[in-house]
Amino acid sequence: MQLHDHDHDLCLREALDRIQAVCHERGVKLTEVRRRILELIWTSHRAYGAYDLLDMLRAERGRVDPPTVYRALDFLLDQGFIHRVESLNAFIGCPLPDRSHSVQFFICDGCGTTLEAQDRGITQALERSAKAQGFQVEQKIVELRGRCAGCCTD
Amino acid sequence: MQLHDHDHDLCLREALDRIQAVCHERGVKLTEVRRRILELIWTSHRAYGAYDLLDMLRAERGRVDPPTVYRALDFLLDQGFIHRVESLNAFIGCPLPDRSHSVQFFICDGCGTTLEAQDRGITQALERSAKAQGFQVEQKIVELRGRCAGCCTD
DNA sequence: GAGGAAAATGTTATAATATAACCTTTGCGA
DNA sequence: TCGCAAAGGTTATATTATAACATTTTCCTC
Ligand SMILES: [Zn+2]
Ligand SMILES: [Zn+2]
Ligand SMILES: [Zn+2]
Ligand SMILES: [Zn+2]
Repeated sequence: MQLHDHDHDLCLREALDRIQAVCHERGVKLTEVRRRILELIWTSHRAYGAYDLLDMLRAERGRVDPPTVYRALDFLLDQGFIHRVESLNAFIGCPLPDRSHSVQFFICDGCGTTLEAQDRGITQALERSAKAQGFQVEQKIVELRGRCAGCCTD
Repeated sequence: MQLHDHDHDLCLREALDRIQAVCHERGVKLTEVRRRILELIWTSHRAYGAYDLLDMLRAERGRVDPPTVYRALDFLLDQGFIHRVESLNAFIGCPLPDRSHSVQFFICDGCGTTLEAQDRGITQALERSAKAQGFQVEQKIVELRGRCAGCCTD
């Protein structure tokens, strides 16, 4: 995926449509707040902090308190529609909202772009290592910080 | 390394001796506060939050404020004597205090034990993936959450 | 050994991130 | 339409981290 030059409006619309469909399948509700926060998260391919989202929401609807945002984030995380980026304390939309897959984030400290990858080689290496020591993995956090291709050449 | 049954006093003493030596080589100072916080971090093979350490320090010396702890942590991180565990907002001693190596953490959500590994296979898989997309890696964060061998059989 | 710069530490205040607890409203099936 | 469960509103507070400035200590130079 080429994030530095793509039709992001389409990108966003496709993501929302997929998620809308998944919600219907699962019988869960993408309420107004949840949907709006999801859209805000999809503003770009950067990760947004809860308070960034809170500010954006306040800009459109006046008073909003933290629990409103955190509750929506909890829902979106539970459903696998977004991921939490641990090293940024921030949240990002998931392009493949099938629940709980093993992903890796490539986080550009230049432009903030955070790319989600699903590299089978990495996943296998992690699983091999865990197995070797009898560790039962529940969650794999892989976040590579650095500079994306676009920012290296700048 | 077998963390569930080892001579931890020895473990701690060896770590401190190594670090003492490295400080001398580098011409940096392991001052009283820094040394004590390092010892407190090495209390076990769990990761401790800054405020955990603050409380421990207060228990021994009365009033201590957050910057005291954070400054010592910054020094210890800079020197590579400890690592920050992103998904826990916590800190853990590094058994191999050579500056900046690629490590992985296996974090047991049962007992809290956090094992530092240096698996060449994982590191290579990460580097291969980054190279494939022209991403220049500065920092590799790998934290596997789950249950350690000891806690699986419990 | 006195002067002075740099490093370290002390102190105060506040920023940034996240959750607990309780109450009200909404949606929806019995 | 009653009543429950889910969602959202509101208030308060917990947790993690840093900014800014004052003081002390270290240690080099003369
Ligand atoms: Zn896009
Ligand atoms: Zn970039
Ligand atoms: Zn030990
Ligand atoms: Zn365990």
